[in-house]
Amino acid sequence: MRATLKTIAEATGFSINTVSRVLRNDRRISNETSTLIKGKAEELGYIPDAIASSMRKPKSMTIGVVSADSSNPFFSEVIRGVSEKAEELGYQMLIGNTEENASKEEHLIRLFLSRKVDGLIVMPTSEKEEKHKAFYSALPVPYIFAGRYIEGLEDHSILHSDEDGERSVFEYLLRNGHRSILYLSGPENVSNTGARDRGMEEAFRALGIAAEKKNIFHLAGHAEDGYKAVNTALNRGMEFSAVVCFNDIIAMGVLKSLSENDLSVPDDVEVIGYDNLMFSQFMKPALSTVDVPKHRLGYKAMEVLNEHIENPELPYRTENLPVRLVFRDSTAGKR
Amino acid sequence: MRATLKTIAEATGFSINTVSRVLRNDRRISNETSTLIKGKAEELGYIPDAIASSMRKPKSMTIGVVSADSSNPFFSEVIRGVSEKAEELGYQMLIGNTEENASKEEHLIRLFLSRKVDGLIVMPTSEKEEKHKAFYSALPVPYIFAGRYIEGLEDHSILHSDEDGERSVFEYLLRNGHRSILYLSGPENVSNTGARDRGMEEAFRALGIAAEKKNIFHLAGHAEDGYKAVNTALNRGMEFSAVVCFNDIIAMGVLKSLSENDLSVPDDVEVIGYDNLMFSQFMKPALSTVDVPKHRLGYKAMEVLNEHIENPELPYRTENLPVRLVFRDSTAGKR
DNA sequence: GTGAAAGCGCTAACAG
DNA sequence: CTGTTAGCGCTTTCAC
Repeated sequence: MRATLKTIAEATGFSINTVSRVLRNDRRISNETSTLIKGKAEELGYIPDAIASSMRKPKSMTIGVVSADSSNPFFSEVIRGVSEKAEELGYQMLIGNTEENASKEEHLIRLFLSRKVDGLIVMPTSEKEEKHKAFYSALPVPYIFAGRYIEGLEDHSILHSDEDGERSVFEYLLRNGHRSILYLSGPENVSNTGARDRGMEEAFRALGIAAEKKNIFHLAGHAEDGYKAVNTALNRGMEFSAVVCFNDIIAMGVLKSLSENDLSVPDDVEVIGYDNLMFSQFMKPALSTVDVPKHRLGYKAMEVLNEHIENPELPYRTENLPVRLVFRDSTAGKR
Repeated sequence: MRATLKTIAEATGFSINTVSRVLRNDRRISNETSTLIKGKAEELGYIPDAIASSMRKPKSMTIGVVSADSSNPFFSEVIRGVSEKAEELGYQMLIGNTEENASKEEHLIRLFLSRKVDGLIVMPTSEKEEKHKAFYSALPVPYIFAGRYIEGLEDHSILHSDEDGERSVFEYLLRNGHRSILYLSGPENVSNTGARDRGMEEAFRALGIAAEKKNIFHLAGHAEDGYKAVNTALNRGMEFSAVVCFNDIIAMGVLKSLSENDLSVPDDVEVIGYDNLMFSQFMKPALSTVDVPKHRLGYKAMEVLNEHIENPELPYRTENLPVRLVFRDSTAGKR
């Protein structure tokens, strides 16, 4: 049998209440009883029951983290940030994965709610479904979207400036004379895709260049996808002097295909990724990409979530973390 | 106010108990009341309180997962496996990271116990500390070590055959005439390091080759480490025709240094990694490595943990998942 | 300083 | 088929 407050109370002759006070370091307890009780607790291997405790306390000190795709190091990094701040603040994390499936997302959140999480950090899918939005609006706890948004609930998001990022990528390419760009964009149901597509269009507009025929593919985001997309483009006889990728993982597949097709990077084709994963600097050629502050994103999300937990009246407010185009060896133009 | 069983009971005129039964789909409840109550529950937006429920039930349906280093995709993959099986079995996961710190490991586990987890899956550090072993022996819940072991508690481990893996690497290299091998081994306080070192020695013994002067470095496991180690080795004038790496991440750093030093892989130097991360196939040259069934490891760990949760009498038993040397472009010898 | 009593939301044991 | 009672381990309120 596991030791409880009662066990200790019986063993020391004090009341359950006094034991509880001592173990919570409540004031107005004599030093003597305190050491006595603490000694006994230690001796009996007492482990406080946080579950029982949270039945009476208003907070469970648990948050739910809903990740989209655990096989992508991008999300691992974000969660690391969340984890770090959560630890600082004393929260435990319940974690689940949706694999980009909106109904799994809702299901997970229901499970978390049932476990009485104090708040949620979510990387959501399906930015536009009305039903999905309604689901979130009805949530009884604070929630923050990390790195993505849901239409109509933009306030709840901590974002990285997707428009800026992709605009800077295209501005760079357009300024350097590229006019046929293969744009391997992301899945249609995540908000980053739309945001980056807008960034691209802004670049064309800002430079007064008409986007001729568009070479756009929407991919799921795996290396395979990038590999196949380039093969397809090549087979179809598409011409392009640059490939812009939705993420670094796609870019890896792209580099592979290009290399197999004897196209030299960056001489024949320039390639730019997105996310700046740790691995990207070790690609050959080292991948130029858009650096996203992944860790900071998670850290910030947890920080803001906590503020909303502490103060439910606090109005929500989008934040946009800055991104930065990182030039490495897969690009060669004038910066 | 959140709806509870009581709220629903009052709203429908039934007792709390009846409501509870309906919502748990208990038998012997008339269809009529059942639909009535379920309807009301839906209407009130009732969310069951799993916390309160687990105060009375013997199981909390929560497990604790203690990962070692969340920045390494190896562990993400393992956790993905755990997660998949956990979901199948209906468990929620509490996750924490130790960053290879043994006291953080114990601290995390205490927190998890205090949250009444039904069991633990741990990637432990400090294989040899008596105190650490004692800590685990005293644990009041079932626990499984994934991919590593602690001396004296080997039974609790689901492993991947580290000896076999490293032996096959060295046998390959020795058979192909390599006699000066730079061996970038792992951190001294994780069990895989020792196991793989033994595998290496077995290879020398099996082939009757005396390991001349040893070129062994023990690294923490980051890409930087591999990069610096090769630079150091080169600066010291060490000669080697092959580099064996503790993991693929180290190998990335190694490839980078080699390339910068105009050493051609595999012509001048063969390089072999360990883990077979998704990225490794996209390295240039594509990395030869030892494939470890990461996902299966996690999946299996959760499966076995559940067996022990269901039946606490069940004796623990080490399992060893097979590994396989994968040849790609960073090696060139006869297989 | 310390104790007694109530109750968080739920399930289980017993009753009818 | 349904209700009553007790209690999980803890914290809170109110006493003294």
